[in-house]
Amino acid sequence: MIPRNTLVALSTTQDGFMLQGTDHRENLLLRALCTDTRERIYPRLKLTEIPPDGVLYESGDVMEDIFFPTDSIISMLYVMEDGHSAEIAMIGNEGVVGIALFMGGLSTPSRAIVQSAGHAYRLSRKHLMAEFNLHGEFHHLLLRYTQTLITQMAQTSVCNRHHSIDQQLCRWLLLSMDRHNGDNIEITQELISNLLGVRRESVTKAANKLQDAGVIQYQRGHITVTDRAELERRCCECYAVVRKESDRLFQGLTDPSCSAAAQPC
Amino acid sequence: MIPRNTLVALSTTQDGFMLQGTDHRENLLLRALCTDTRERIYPRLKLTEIPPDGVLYESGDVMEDIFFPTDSIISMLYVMEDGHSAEIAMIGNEGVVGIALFMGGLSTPSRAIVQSAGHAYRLSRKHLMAEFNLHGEFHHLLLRYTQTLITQMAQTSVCNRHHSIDQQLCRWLLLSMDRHNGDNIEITQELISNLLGVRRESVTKAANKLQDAGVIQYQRGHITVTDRAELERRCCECYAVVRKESDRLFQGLTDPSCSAAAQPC
DNA sequence: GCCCGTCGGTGCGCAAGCTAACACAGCGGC
DNA sequence: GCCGCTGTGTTAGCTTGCGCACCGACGGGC
Repeated sequence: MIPRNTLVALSTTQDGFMLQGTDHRENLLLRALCTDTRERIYPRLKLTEIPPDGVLYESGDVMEDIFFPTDSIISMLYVMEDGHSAEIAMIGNEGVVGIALFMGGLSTPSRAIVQSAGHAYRLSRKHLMAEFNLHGEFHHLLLRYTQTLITQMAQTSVCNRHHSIDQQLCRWLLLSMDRHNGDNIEITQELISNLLGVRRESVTKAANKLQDAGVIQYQRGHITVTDRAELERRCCECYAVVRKESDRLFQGLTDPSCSAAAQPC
Repeated sequence: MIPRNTLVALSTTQDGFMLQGTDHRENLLLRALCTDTRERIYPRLKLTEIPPDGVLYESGDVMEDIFFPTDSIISMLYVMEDGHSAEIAMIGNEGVVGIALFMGGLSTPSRAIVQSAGHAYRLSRKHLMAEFNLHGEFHHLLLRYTQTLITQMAQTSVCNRHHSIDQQLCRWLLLSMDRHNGDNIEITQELISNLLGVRRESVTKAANKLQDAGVIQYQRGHITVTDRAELERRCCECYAVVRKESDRLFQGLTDPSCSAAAQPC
């Protein structure tokens, strides 16, 4: 059950400055841009701190900025009238939060919450649309990512329908690990239960099985994956489908130096 | 359980000809276009018969055409390795089948099957992209619709997680009715069960309840909704969320004569 | 060093939905 | 008018996951 929440004031730590080199400070979509696009966009990005338990967008909000996570992870969450909730999609440094902006709707019925604190590059609607409407590689890249996101959402739906909580937890951990560096995840079982849309006790039970099997270790909000291979083995096919689509996106981007572009640059 | 299926050869009945006036032969997205766009696109549309039990795209297929249903209804379906399945989205004359084409992925992991036979306008990838890349109202319209579709998918996911089969059947019937003319739906409980991803017997049970309550009547593949208001009352909130997003799209389109366009025409 | 809030563990009863097996009824074809 | 196929109805037993209630245990703040 999700309580009423507070919109967190996000603090912008640095303007127009892109940390380079350190992997956990990079967003893969931004990295895929080629030089001239990059030179236009980077000065407009604001590196923003994403605090724990924050909310980027509330359901129905007209969005003013789009976020490119670096070392943070955002969950799109739908909260029902009775307080029950379910995660729609998970977005880390492979993606972007706020697709409704360039898709033209400006808002969505879901909420964007912080699953894992960190940082994100923020781009205002104005600057986003200016670049998007050039219909170059940025445009192409965002649409292509959106399709990847659609696949993730569809697969989550299927998983909700057919798979056990044990399997879903494995899928969730794998998705989350892909978006983290290292094998450590800082999250409570309570939050996981809200994201999976199940009881907290069910998560406890599933997590216990994994711990007993030596797949993970956890302690008061810290999870360490110790046997990723086994995690994949216990998982349903849903993770692989999503992963494959995501890989397909980024493979397409790295082929020559700049094949992301609909039009070469 | 979904059997291996056959790709149906779709017969094109008429080329470059758009039936006008008769509502059930119209696609709402196409209708929303303004004159000059219309004049470019209409000659390239091929009115195609959509046969019962057909398959428009198989999972992973590279799509060659995009479909604008008129009086047909298409279901996007994910079929798991073990044969179980779940509907991802339902598309009628309010939408378009094959968004992966303009989103840049060219294929999806899901299958597009015929839920209700009828007709659709077909547009080849080449012609689609030619118009899409003009970045005018067609471009805007397709992206805006895609967001509506995303909402539907997200809500299906939530519904899968939290709502009873009784409620889901109501949601499904309402979505289907919105895409039909009149209150008659031609579909077997078997197919509904594949779409909802539940047992056929569960659909029988839920349908019986509705029939006993005087909400629907059905007989060997024919369903008639006799009390839509009651159907809405029994439904979960999911239908309303999806409907609202869809209405929001079309309200935005009908405001002046041509506000669909990102750039006026 | 205590307190209290947060986080995790456990047990019980219950309902929904699944597997499996089978019965029957409408309807078209011959 | 019979046959067989397709579509629907019914039953029995089982599993998963839910609601609820409560306990325990860690850990930071004072």
